[in-house]
Amino acid sequence: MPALKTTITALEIGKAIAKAIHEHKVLPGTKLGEDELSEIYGVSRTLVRSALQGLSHEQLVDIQPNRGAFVAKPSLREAREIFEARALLEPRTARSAALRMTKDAARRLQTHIDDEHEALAQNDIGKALWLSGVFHIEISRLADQATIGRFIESLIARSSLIIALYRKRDSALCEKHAHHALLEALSQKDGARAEELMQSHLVDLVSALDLREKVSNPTKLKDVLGGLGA
Amino acid sequence: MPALKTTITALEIGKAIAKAIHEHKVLPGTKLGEDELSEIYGVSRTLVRSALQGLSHEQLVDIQPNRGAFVAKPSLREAREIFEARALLEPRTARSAALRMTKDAARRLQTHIDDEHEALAQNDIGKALWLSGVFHIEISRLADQATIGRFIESLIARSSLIIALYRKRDSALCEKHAHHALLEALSQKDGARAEELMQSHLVDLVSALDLREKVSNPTKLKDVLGGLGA
DNA sequence: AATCATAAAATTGTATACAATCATTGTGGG
DNA sequence: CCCACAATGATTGTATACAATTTTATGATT
Repeated sequence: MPALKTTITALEIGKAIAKAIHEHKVLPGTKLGEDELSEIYGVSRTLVRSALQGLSHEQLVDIQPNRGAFVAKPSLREAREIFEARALLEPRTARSAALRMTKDAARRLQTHIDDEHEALAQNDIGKALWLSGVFHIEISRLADQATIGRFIESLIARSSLIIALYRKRDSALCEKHAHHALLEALSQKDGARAEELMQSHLVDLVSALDLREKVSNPTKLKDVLGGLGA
Repeated sequence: MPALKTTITALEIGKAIAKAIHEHKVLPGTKLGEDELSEIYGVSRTLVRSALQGLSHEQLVDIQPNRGAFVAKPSLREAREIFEARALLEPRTARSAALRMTKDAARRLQTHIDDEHEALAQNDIGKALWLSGVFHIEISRLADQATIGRFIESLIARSSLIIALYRKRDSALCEKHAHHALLEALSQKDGARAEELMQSHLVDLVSALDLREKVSNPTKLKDVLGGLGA
């Protein structure tokens, strides 16, 4: 058997936390205490802090001085910006990906889609969400543009926060066939179509969100809660 | 008088190092020793490490396990990718900036250009390089898209590494009037023209670089150096 | 002289200890 | 009863100590 890995790196801790966030196992606003995490991963606070700082750089967690790290809560404005940025980057990237498509990549993406359906069938929303994000990331990887790929990766991670915060009730997460159609276009190396499909897919994603201005205002809490029974 | 600030944060250290990199005061490949830096900034290695990890995340420094941090040396491929990404993001951002332009912003950019010319006149290439980058960043800020703005900021920082590594000899850094023309278009809220100008400006920047494949290959060193006098 | 092995020094990686700050609870006065 | 304020506890911020690794120096051997 292969040697057991006994060490754990800050990067791995960060990935683990990022995945939990992506899967909505921890929700925006959740406090990520250092002692708590060092207990969980069996390391000192040093590594935990390093991991949290990394996540903070990706804006997945918000570090408030002397108060600690919290799962980030993107504002409405940030939410809009993030999907605007995705709309700018991803369609073009999908086009590039189509041109570089290989049989092997197609097979990989297909099993990925299967996993996604499987997760949905089992009602494992978190896993489905995660897989859906990874699907987009895989495509950006195919485009062979590491720099833009990293941007996209970071946008997708933050998108999961936005979905947690602003998803319309009863809205579908991801139409079952959207990714399938995308794969179809990619497999046929039809860049133009892949670009179109990605664009409309992103529009669909946004349309499942409620990004209107919030009505509630903390100062007016009394107005909302006032006048009970009496 | 205002209270003297006595503390120094990891972020400030990172900014200071980033500026030095941007100004070509430290060149790609330079070792950034932790003890050395903690001596310089009068803090423990803890903060220095935090700063270096932040810079590593921006890919300005390359942290090699158990070996330390070095100023990053972007490969040719990375160099091309970075300018492709800039070509994708910056023209569009300039267009947005034009639409949101204010008198105040125009004044700010003008003094910025003056500073740039001043630095060039004094042959302070490093400062000019820094100011030139900040000019681009200021424009992206005007576009009021923090997310894309951060991407651009990171691309510009890395661009300074690329210039250090791949600049053609005798090539001008930045045509004197390029930024001026850009400001002109912005001031007139001429988005289309700002977009065009930014695009061609970036093309000019790339044309001052030598991004062809390197001929030398370490394994064939003998072939190149073989057959001396004898 | 060049090369390899070994030992010493220097540097990074991680954990722990201490200091500073914030949150909470409890107490006294209004 | 409510608010201000102080003490306590918990948590984060920074520095230091120790362990692990790499680099450099040294010397023996071919």
